[in-house]
Amino acid sequence: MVLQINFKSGKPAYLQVVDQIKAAAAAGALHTGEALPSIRPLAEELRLNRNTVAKAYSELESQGIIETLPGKGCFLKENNSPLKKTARIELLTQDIDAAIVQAHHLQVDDKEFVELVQERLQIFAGQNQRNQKEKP
Amino acid sequence: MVLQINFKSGKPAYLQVVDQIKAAAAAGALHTGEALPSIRPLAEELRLNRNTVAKAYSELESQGIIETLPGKGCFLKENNSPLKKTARIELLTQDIDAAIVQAHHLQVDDKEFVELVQERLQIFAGQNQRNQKEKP
DNA sequence: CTGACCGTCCTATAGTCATAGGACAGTAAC
DNA sequence: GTTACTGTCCTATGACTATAGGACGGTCAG
Repeated sequence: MVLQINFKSGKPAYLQVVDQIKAAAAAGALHTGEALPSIRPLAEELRLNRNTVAKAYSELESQGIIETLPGKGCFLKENNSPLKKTARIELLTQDIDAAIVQAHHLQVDDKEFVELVQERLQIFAGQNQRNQKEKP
Repeated sequence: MVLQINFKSGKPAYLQVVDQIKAAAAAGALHTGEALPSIRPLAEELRLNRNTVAKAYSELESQGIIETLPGKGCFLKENNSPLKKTARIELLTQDIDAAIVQAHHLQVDDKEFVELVQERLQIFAGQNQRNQKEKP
């Protein structure tokens, strides 16, 4: 897994780490039970303070994405959210609505929008397939 | 248009105003050229400082969504982003990808995801239709 | 002109956020 | 035991954010 921090973007470094790890997990580049890079080496590689990386990891843990065993390391958890189905759908709906509103202001019509969604889903699926082959 | 601020959510008030106005515009509750509530009355109604509302409006203006004529008021601009098509698609792709990653972690599969997208699009379209009738 | 409205600028302050280093506790191999 | 790694807690600091009120210039009706 290769992470990269963009210091010029206004976005906080720890959130960039969170997003990239979430995306890597969703794309199958990380597998359940697999160990994540440990905090200090990763911090050094990314030129961040260890606390910045630690904050990212603790955010991921509070989202139920990773599990951290003090003294041992951090590991990708099995993908199962503790929330009820309705709550999960509600959360997801917020994201989808945000994208729909954005599409409207960017003058992307519904048809084009759905096509773009399907295109992106396929790209993710393709990444997943490739990643599964690499580490079965 | 009815705005509502949730003071308990960590989200800054001015961003809540921005999002709600963007959503209202996308849902057709606001029409091109229509005047937005003026800053002071709106601030009083929402129990915000006028600068907080002004900040929201200036953010909307920088996003090209409204136009502000000093001394006259703020008006909803015609919906046309100054960005090139490729840049707009790129922006939108970021939002869509975020939703897709979110869906993965919330264990919503592709089929269900697309269905939810289409459901939300229909809801927006329905709102638009109703709003068009009210003010043709 | 006056008065009442519009948005804007300047400045100030409290709070939060992102980042940072020092010290500490758990784990495992030796 | 020691050593070397893991994550964690505490505290500090600089920057930025959100919010606030005072004063100002433009617009328009009378």
